[in-house]
Amino acid sequence: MSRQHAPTTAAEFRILKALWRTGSGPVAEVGAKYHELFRERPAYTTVMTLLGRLVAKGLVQVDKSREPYLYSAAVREQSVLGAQLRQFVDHVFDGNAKALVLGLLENESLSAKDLRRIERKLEKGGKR
Amino acid sequence: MSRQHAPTTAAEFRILKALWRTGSGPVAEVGAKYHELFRERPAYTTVMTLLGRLVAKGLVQVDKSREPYLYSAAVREQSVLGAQLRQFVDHVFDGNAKALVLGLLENESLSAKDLRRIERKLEKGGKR
DNA sequence: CGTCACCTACTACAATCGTAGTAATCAATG
DNA sequence: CATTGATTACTACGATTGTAGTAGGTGACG
Repeated sequence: MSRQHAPTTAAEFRILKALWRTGSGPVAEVGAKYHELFRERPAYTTVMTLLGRLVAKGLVQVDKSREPYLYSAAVREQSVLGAQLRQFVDHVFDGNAKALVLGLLENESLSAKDLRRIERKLEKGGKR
Repeated sequence: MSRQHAPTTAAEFRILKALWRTGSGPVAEVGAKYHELFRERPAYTTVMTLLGRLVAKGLVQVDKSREPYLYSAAVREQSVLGAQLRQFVDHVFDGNAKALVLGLLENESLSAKDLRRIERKLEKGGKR
């Protein structure tokens, strides 16, 4: 199933997000999307550096057949989010996902209504 | 409500966990609990350094009235977990807690049965 | 009382991170 | 063609992180 991803730092992760939203594009475009998403303008070269590090980790692909190079994500968002999630549950909640959900409710990040909506969705699409 | 906590690094967070489990104790005891929890023996001085950094951030208290000093958490576990959770939801799932829960289900970190159990709990204690 | 064990304070140090500058190249433009 | 603007490659650099060593004090023990 989902590959083992190298861990990403916070800054790298934001770049990845911009890239997922972009689909595929040159540095400048990723930078623009980054700005749109995070209301912040990292220098062109900063975006390059981060993209480079992500390429080194295998999370981003670059097409050098023509200039400017085209960057695109090499991993699906689903997959990376899943990995981060798993990590988080393990390290912060000792693997106890129920406690995590309770935490969300307490936080009011999640409402009882949301829970019910999820349940309903499960019933319908209930495979596996 | 819950205070704004300084962010903790991974290593600091593990120490905090050991401290929560310990309740209160000298460096050696925290180290022992750490070993019990994480199957790893950081050097005595490493534990000290981390405790020191946590004290600097206000997350840990130290009673210096007698030796050896007694360390104890200055923040409740609930509170820190809540903060970490909020951060995570925001930065990784763009604040969309429902998506996070779906992710847990996909991961099989959480089962439909778990969800139902949570629902039931909510109904009973169902305030606010 | 000299020595040992334990404890704390201070210092170290390589790796990683976040952020970016500079040099070199290439292509278009006046 | 010389200049300028875009683009990539290489380098930098202070801050933070993870991990730990060393020095110095203090009490217990032989």
